[in-house]
Amino acid sequence: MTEPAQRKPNIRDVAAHTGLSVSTVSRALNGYDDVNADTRKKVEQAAETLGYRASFAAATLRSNQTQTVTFMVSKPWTKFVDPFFLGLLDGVEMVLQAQGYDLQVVMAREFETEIDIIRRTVERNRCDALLFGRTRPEDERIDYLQERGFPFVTIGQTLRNDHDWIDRDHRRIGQRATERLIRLGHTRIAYLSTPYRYTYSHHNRDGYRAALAKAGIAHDPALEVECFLSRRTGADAMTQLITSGADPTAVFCGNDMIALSAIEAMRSFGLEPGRDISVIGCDDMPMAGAAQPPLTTFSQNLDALGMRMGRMVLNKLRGEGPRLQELIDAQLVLRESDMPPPRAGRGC
Amino acid sequence: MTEPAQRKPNIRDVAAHTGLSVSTVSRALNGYDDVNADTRKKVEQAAETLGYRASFAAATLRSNQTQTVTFMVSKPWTKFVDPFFLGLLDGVEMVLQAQGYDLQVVMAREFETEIDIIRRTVERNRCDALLFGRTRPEDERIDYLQERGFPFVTIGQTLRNDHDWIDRDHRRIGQRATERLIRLGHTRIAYLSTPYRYTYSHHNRDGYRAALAKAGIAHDPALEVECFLSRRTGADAMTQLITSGADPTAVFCGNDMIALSAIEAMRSFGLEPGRDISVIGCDDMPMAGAAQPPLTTFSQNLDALGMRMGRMVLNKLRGEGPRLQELIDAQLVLRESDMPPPRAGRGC
DNA sequence: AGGTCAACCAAAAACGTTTTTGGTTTTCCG
DNA sequence: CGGAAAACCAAAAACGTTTTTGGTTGACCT
Repeated sequence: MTEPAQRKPNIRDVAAHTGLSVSTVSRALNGYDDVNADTRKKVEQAAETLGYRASFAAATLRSNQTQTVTFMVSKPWTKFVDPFFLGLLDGVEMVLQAQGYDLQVVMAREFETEIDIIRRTVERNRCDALLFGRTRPEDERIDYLQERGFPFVTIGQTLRNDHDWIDRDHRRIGQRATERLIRLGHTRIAYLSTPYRYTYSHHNRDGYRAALAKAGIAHDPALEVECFLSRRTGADAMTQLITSGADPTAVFCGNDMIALSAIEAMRSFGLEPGRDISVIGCDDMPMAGAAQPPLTTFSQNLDALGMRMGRMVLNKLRGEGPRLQELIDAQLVLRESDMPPPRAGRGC
Repeated sequence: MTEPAQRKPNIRDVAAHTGLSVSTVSRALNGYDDVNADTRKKVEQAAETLGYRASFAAATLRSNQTQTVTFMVSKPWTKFVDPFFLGLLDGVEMVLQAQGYDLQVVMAREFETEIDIIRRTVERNRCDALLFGRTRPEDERIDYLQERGFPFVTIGQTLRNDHDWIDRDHRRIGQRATERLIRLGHTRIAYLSTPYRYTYSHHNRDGYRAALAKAGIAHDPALEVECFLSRRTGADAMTQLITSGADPTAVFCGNDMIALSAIEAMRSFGLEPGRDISVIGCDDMPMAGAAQPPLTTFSQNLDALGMRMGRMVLNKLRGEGPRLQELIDAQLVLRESDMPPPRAGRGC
């Protein structure tokens, strides 16, 4: 039962099998145009019957190309299942694979290791381009990649902003949410922000403040609370808001997780979310529509967003195109968590 | 401003920089024991200052090892954000990276391409082992991998079952859910199953039937409905159950998504989930606890599960250990969606 | 018929490691 | 002091591609 080696076939085997040279086989397989159509077909046939597949390592070593782009997800995402990111991946993958690129995902478990992972990935040449989100105003990942001239596209902006990115128009989101609440008659509108270490939190806030200013409503710092990425964070912030006497009648939350968590806190104080305090979220996670009350929030066509991102990175890969920066508008989906403020002081 | 090449340093550079030979540098960096401690330190120092990092492609080509394991996720997962899978990844990654292995994730967008992706990944030698879930009773992926002798661990079993797997004890889950409903006084208990193309759906059902049999309750085929992985599927199944007159007072759902969707359908018929029809789900997704009513369901320590899976694959990687198969028990988390059946015919 | 060009292909170099082979030095023991 | 073993290291082969270089053939034009 000593098997006859069962060696994996290499390019020499298919060369021998076809009677052609190794170089011709390579060119035939890689779609070069200086190879006879019949020859090419013969080669493909042989590769098929032999079960030949080019070694990724060898091809990469020689050509210095991996035909792979890497999407790095950060710990908060992996921990709290952000549908935003998974939907995106789907779209990106669709576009990339149509052009023969592989998409692979790696995870940065700790905040501090994000840069290390990028370093390793880039320096060991494991992909041709990088994708990642959760950008910060000053982002060492971007500094590093730009210095090395390594292709990348981010989801989200930075302070320098001299790179390729795609982003939701968070300023507009913050503004629209706030404007809607104002139109409903609210004046004590709180903002439960996502962590300020991320750029988009600032954009949300800018929009929030701009809407207040435009309506002539004085800005009350006590109504702005920063949340973090724990499960309870929205509840904590809401509790602080309620017990401190900031007395909001409405709250715009940087994401649905915060909103849902805040809603729990309201209930624990005997307040009815929607009726006593209006809530608007952001992201439209699957659970948003099923929540009680169904959450008014901002939705996004994630497939489309991902596909745009995929096209951007492909563009980057085909040599230095112009800088691409896309701001994507979100869609406000109205449900039942926002309404005019309660008439009297909230007797309840 | 013609930069001086800025070539990426290779192993020869660090050899030159240290005055050692290339082979010694390699052995020093790879932790061989026949190299002087001082020499090793000198080499590491040099590598650090030069910014040297071994080329992944070259190392793989020569050693035939990637130090990478690939987790393949299938489309349903990518589409409906299954927290089960993300939690798992976290644990797996933790264990692997401690041993110097990288974890990478690839996505199979279409059901039919799963096997193609595996083929390509294996034949191009892009990883040392594979991880995937959603096993089917007859699973061509497993046939293929076993034939090639390629290391892998699955989440879920198959009919042959002669491979390494880790699995939740779905038979027990089905049985416990049903037994609980029986104890509460239900006799018309429905089972909304996950797709039967997956092995675990059968296990759930077996447990469900076993509990019925043990309690002497006749099995009514009209109470078993198969669901699929669309957003509405639980609602459709529930609708069918209600309108067909199967008349269940309780329902065990293969996962929380189905349960939540079924709950929506109950409401649309004027039935109050929990009170009129008890519901038990499975998975304990984040939204399960926030649902109305909060969903009774089965939970799992995903980190632990992932870590066990990681250890299994590491074991596999260190040569042919014994076959490892682990059945993990779930935890029933009681909330408010299950209670005794309504007294009279459901007047409502 | 001579020359040019295109089409096609072969040979060999190169990519950057790891591993094998074997050689030199040092240590240790009798 | 002789010899064996251990420790350390250098040289070179090998991994499987892609790319470069250059050569041969045949068609086509003048």
